[in-house]
Amino acid sequence: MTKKYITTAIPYVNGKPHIGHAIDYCLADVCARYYRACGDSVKLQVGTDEHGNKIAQKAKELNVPVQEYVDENAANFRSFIKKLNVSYTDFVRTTDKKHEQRVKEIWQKLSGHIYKAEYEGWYCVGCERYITEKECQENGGICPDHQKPYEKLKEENYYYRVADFKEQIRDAIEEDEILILPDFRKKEMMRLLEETPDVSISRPTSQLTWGVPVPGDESQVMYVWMDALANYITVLGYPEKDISGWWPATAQFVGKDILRFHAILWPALLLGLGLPLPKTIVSHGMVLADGQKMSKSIGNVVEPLEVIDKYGLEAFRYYFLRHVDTFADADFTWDKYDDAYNNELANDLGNLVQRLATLASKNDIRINTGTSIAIYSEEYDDLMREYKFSKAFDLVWVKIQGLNKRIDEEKPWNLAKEGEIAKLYTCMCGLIKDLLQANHELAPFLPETAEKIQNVFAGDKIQPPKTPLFPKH
RNA sequence: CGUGGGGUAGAGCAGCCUGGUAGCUCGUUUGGCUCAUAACCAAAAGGUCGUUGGUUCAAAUCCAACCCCCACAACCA
Repeated sequence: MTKKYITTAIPYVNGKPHIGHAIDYCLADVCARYYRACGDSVKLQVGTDEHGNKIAQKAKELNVPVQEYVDENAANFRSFIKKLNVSYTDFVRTTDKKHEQRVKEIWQKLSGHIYKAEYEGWYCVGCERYITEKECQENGGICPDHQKPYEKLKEENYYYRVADFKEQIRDAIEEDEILILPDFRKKEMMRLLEETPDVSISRPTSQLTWGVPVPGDESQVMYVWMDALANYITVLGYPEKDISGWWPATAQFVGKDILRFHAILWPALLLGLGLPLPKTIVSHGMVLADGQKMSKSIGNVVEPLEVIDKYGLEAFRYYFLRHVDTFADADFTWDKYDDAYNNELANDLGNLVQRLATLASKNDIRINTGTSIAIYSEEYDDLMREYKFSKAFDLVWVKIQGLNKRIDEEKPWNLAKEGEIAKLYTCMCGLIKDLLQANHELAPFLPETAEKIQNVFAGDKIQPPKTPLFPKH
């Protein structure tokens, strides 16, 4: 039995869960379920990122204490994750006292690579943030949101000297010691590594207070990445516990927009701590709404809960795990979602279960379920281990569609009419066993459906489900 | 000259690395079947593979230039 540690990106809880979070969770969950089915012991981390100005501001607007605000949002995310049927084992919050304590210790361990420096740049009082030189020029030195001129401000920050580890990280990525998927993202990271500016990891308390204080300097608070990235190991109990049983992570799932922090800064932090590097970082794409990026200003945001409500969770997982390519961006439209549900879940799979179960029931066919052990096809295993989940899912579907074709070719109803009992039995058992085989491969993606199918055919007497698996709408 | 991805039938995509009669799913049309959720199976129609030029007996596939779309560019997956 091998141990596998799988992680998800922890969302910033200043808003509602969206489709992107769901993708991250679902991919990690498929991975976890797959490895568990292979007999591995799996830890799956999820969590929430709860510090920072935006959250503090939001709480202020709502006139509630910050802690109360983040408690509520963290709970919100937790119930979302549960709704997605994500088989997580650990939930970490960056406001956990233990996490905060551990991050401080981590900071101290890294002190040899941390230095203090002055930052100078254009600052907008209204936005309460620094903007780039380029943005300043484009706006003619005046903030378009606040109609105020930018001010030149200076502040002191702590920086992490990423450059100390540049060579090591480059080699690790190059040699796939950290396997970055997909390959074109690896290339992108290699390019990006050529310029590795040191990363600002703190803010003065004059600007930010809702965060973990920097040990030994009350005037500074840790900035997002140090705090957030550390969650992957603080949740395991680092530094006071020996985490070598679980760390390095088998796979870390992240959105492509935060890949750079996971592929460069995060390894730099780990190397600074003398910890091994994660084995794989899987960067998934974004979900577009009708070809456009979802955004609040365009108003085309698709609410995941709304999608789940339409046909249930299994349909949601189906669409986003199969029709959204694991690595590339993909599109969501309600029309496509309806088509996928009706043509594929209802017609292909639901109907297949219905017709096979009815045939078995009418002819009193039973099957010895002991013969249906979860053995994955080599092709499926390969795809799953390369994290090509949507491709693996396609493969499962080819099997399901193939079964519909075989039923038509073998015509078991004719065998029944002609009284060919032995042939009928062989035929039906073959079909059912192959369905259960495909069902095992389906299980990491659609766990509830797979269980239902197993129950339909595994009982003493095979009966079609009282209500179809995926009723048509 | 920021970085990366993409432009192939009405739609969504595969093929490109390792050149050799252009493939899949949905949709459309027609036929078949009846175990099944009017589901299933089969067949047909539909493409000058972004543009131009080059290499080659042969290019969607290799090379060059150009056009167009998208994402990322120190915190909104």
